Amino acid sequence: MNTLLTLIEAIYPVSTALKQSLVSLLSHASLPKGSLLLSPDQISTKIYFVEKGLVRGYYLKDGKDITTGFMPETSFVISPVSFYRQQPSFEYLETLEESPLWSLSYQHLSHLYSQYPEFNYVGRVVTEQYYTRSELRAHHLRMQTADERYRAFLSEYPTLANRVPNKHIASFLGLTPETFSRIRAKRD
Amino acid sequence: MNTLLTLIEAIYPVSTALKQSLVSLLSHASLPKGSLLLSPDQISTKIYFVEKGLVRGYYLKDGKDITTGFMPETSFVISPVSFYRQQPSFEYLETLEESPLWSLSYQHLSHLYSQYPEFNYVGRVVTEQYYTRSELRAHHLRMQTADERYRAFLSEYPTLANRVPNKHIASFLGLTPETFSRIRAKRD
DNA sequence: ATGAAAAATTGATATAGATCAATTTTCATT
DNA sequence: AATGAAAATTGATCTATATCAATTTTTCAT
Repeated sequence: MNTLLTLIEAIYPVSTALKQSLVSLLSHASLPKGSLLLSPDQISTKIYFVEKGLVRGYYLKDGKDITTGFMPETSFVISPVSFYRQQPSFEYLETLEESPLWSLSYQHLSHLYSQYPEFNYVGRVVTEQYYTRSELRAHHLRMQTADERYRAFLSEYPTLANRVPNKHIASFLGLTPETFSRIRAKRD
Repeated sequence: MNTLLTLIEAIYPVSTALKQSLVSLLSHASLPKGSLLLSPDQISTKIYFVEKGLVRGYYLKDGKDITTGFMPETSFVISPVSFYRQQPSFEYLETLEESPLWSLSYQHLSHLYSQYPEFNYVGRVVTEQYYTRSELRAHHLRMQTADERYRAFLSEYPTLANRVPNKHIASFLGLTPETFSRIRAKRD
């Protein structure tokens, strides 16, 4: 909770009333490894903040599991298309580790945005940050070779390589496990 | 100008003071076809609103021109990574048609966000919309075949196929002009 | 500690789309 | 309208990565 409030205050010094309101609307739960936060065809109704642990987004394509992203501690977690448009999701969100999470419903978040205009300052900045990362990643997927993407992954997420099965990293980088294995064999 | 204000008011009924301030800070210019709004290594300092016309984003990779996006009339235009992080751009922004544009500097926009907290409501919602589109597009690039992406492009941008050289559509869909030509030959 | 299941590796082959090269078509400018 | 340049098409290869299959290694629950 404190990390979350600190993160918010670092963006904009919000009022005490807003903080109290936010705290009263937040729920906390520690989910065991392998819990599903969202499944395809469901409408995403909650935004999460990962206090500790790790969440993965993925979808199934012809039965194959393709990772769309990793959200480690101190990240926000949503499935953007489903959450922002309130439409059925195409992806899963699951915990890869036991994860203490804070959650806030779409309705409560909307309420805070309407009630406290300054909260939109925070929401805008956070959205800009996640949007920017998403764009950068899309650019790298197009611009870089498989090997460069792997190096970039290692430097962006230094701790993840040991926490996550290689097959998830492979699909995140747009590769099959076989190709990923061969790339790593060339350099380690 | 009116389309822009209408678009804003449809998201949030902003104060007259904010509207006046915004109008006084906006610049208008009609740029001829082929004008560059941004080039690599420049820091993007302006957000644009396309009143009429068409803007294209692209970057060069090994001398090849890869289209990152099309921004037709009533779109906002930025290069997200460069604008939000105020760091050198990796891409170009150019007009593909004679385009009357409204522009607002990064400083002026920041000022409006600080001065008028409710303006962040608008900024947040617009950012969410563009983020969502970007995510959806990245998903389609991974999930769909070349042919499906082409069909999706045609239905998302019904007018663009006739306004834009095929080679730009090809690179936007992640294809070479040759492959794009062959895909089209199979169905037209 | 042990065995079963999952993950990773390694090798052989297949393939979508890229690349290279040569025309043909379209377009813009005088 | 003419003409030179850019764009699009078409054909012949090439290649990075996928796919398929078999084996080894790791992980995890009992």
